[in-house]
Amino acid sequence: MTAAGLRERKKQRTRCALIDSAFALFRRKGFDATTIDEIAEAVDVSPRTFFRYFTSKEEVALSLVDEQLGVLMGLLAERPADEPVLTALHRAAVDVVRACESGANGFDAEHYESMQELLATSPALAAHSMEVGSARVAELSRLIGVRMGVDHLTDPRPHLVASIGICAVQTAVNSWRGTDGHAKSSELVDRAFQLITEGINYPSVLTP
Amino acid sequence: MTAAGLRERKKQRTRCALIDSAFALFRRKGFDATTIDEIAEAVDVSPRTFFRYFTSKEEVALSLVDEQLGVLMGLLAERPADEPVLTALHRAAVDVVRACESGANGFDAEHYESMQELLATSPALAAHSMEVGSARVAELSRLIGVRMGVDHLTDPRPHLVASIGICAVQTAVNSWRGTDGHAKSSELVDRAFQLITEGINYPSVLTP
DNA sequence: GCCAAACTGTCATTAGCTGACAAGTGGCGT
DNA sequence: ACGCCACTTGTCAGCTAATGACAGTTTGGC
Repeated sequence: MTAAGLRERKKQRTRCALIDSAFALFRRKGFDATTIDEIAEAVDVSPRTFFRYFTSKEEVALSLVDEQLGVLMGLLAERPADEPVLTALHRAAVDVVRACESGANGFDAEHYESMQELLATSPALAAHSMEVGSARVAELSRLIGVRMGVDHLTDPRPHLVASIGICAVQTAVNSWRGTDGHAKSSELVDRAFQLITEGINYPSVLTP
Repeated sequence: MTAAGLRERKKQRTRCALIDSAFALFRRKGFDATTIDEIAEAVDVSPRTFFRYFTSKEEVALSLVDEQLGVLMGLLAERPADEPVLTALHRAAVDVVRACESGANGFDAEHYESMQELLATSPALAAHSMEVGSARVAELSRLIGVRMGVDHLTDPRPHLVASIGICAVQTAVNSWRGTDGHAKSSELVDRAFQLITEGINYPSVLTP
């Protein structure tokens, strides 16, 4: 792609290096036990520089989540307009997770796996992932609002659909934890969405 | 109720005092701008003591959320067993919020109002409220699993229902922010649950 | 080659948080 | 009343996260 500028490339390299060494350390020692100093030292930059790339330790770990949500919204926008909202969201979400698993779309499968583990073990991190999520939910509900043909600021439904979608993913992550990590998360996400859709079409699935 | 022990009462008093002064300061200066030292000083205890009552600054602010979830589960358990799960959750949630608004059940209406504001203004705090939430969701889905007659560990549906319920509340909080604070939150919660239930019975509400 | 902009390192500082130890206070048996 | 034990608290010391200020270096454009 773009080669523009040595400076720019160098920046990208340090950024990637920081992410890489951060994930390596998180994986080895856990999130809390890893310090910024260690991450910085592994890349041979000052701790101060770390904060010029990421605003917090959480942000490195969750850079992937943010990326995922970005891609998700891109895929959602490309879905045929006549598709029901939930179906579109369903397909887009599954596609993103599949991309992560296979390492497509510039995703790193190893990082994704590490992140699954991190989110399962560190509740503090999971909390921050919600923060990243809610920052994007506004954007997501705008998109959904457009698709539903209603204003996402006055009508609560787009927000509801958006957060229900996120619920599905959360539930999938939760089930994943229950399987001790040996289950394809894309299938779990698929299943969670199926349950919601079925629940909506056949209330008996969720209401009894 | 219990008067048991001077020591115990003293502890309760400092705990309450800490919460009170924390909320007062948060309201006046905002969450981030308030320091632990200030909170402690206002109650005339050492900052170290603060951390013997709360593990973090967020925990004071969210002690109310935790309490709410506790009460919610109590109310849910008291609901007639033949009521559909979502309906039971719906009613219990609305009851809790109403109790907060009116100051019943030992809730403090002013604190509740302050918290609404805090959650709306500080995304960091909202994120941590998710952490408190997810810590309780496990408990909540166990309860729901019992009610649905399935095992909450192998069947993903209880977790799904629980998190959908929380989505409703979140959506309500979100709408509340849109009304500049002059709307009864219990009504918004009621409306959000209605939408979900209607969506389930009449899919066209949520799927188009 | 030179200048301005961008990037980085060093230093200092604040806040959140934790462990260790000593001192004070309440509970309770004698 | 007395004293012992357990619990609570304050002090101190220290670590990590995070931010601002300043100075030095590198890069890109001219």
